[in-house]
Amino acid sequence: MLDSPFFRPVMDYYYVLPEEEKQEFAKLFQEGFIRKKELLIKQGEYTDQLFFLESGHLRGFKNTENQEITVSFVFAPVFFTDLVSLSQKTPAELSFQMLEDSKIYSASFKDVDSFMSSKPENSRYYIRFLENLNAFYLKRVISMVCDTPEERYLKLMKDRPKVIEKLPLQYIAHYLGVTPETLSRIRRRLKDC
Amino acid sequence: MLDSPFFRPVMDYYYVLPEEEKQEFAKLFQEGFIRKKELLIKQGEYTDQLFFLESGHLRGFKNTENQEITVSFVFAPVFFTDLVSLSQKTPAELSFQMLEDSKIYSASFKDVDSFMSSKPENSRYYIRFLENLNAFYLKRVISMVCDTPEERYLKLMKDRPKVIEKLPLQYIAHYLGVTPETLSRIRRRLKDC
DNA sequence: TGTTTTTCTTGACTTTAGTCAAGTGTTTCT
DNA sequence: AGAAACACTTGACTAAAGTCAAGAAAAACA
Repeated sequence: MLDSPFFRPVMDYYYVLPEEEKQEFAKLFQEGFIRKKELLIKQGEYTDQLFFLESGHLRGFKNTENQEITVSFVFAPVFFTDLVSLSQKTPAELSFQMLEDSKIYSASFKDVDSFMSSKPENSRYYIRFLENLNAFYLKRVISMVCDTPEERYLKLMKDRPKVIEKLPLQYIAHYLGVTPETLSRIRRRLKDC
Repeated sequence: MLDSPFFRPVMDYYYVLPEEEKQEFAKLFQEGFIRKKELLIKQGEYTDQLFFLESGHLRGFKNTENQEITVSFVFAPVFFTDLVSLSQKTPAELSFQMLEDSKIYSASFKDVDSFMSSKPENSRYYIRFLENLNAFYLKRVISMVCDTPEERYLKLMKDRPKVIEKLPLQYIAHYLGVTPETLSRIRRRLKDC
């Protein structure tokens, strides 16, 4: 993983570890590839891997009786796993599907956890990462409670323009908590103004 | 804080630290009291404290043009702060208001952070705490996207019965993303069946 | 305890979003 | 290039939730 042009920039995003630690961390990962439409994590199963998505993106969705509802998006380059099922030792609540052929590194989460616990600096890294994630989710909860669908759409455009550019409308609609038809009409209204 | 009958049970909930560490941690806190309706954290300001709420409960709400929208509830005994504003160094997005006269301990978050970084075991404690919080928020996001208001209400009754028992309907309604009138009707429908 | 204030319920009505279905446009794949 | 699959848009209609207002109920307070 040390060869990946994205490893260092992503790694340094939350907190800068000494070079030696970065290398030790990188050694936990194995290179791999995954094809579009494949599931990286399956709803109902258990995860024990941490992934580093180098290219491509994926969606997390929930299977209900009659349809798949997209709840989250993950864009490379980024570290990724189902933290909920890992930390709570419960089956995954969502499936995660690749939306492009992608290069992906994976590591045993157990090894990652040991690494993160082994030194205060490493822990600090993981703590920053978790705090960030937390902030992200809480903001989303607040937006779901306080904003209208149109306001949520505008915020998404502002905060994560890639989502709007690259992903199909139906996925974005569910992510925002509305039907595809409603999002189509929101877009129309915005264009007309 | 070592005298508090709740300190140890809450502390041990996520991960059991050695007695010595627990005591060291407890020493960071100072006892205090706060009255019903007072704000512990104010929207737009910065926080630098970690609280241990020994009794009572509070609500987090957002001020919009014409009303206050309740977004979260916190029940004693529990550790509490505005992690988002602390970790992102941004002004608080929500105000947190006491709903009862309460006993509350507070510590400088800087001290807490040093403590948590000082030993792998301490970090592990904080990490478990954050992972838990994450799971909680993610589940709420999924519920906001996938469930109907009635389903969200039933889940809340199951997962956090105290919220239903102790808090006014208007707060619960906003928490679930509906108006008080709508929640009142949901309750009626459920009673009639 | 009685008064005041706040919260909850209900009805009538409006607005918003969901559903269904048909038709158009776009990708994808061979 | 052409066929098939998929994704998006639009209209007509239905269902759900929001708004407003009035009155009942409950809680707070003096």
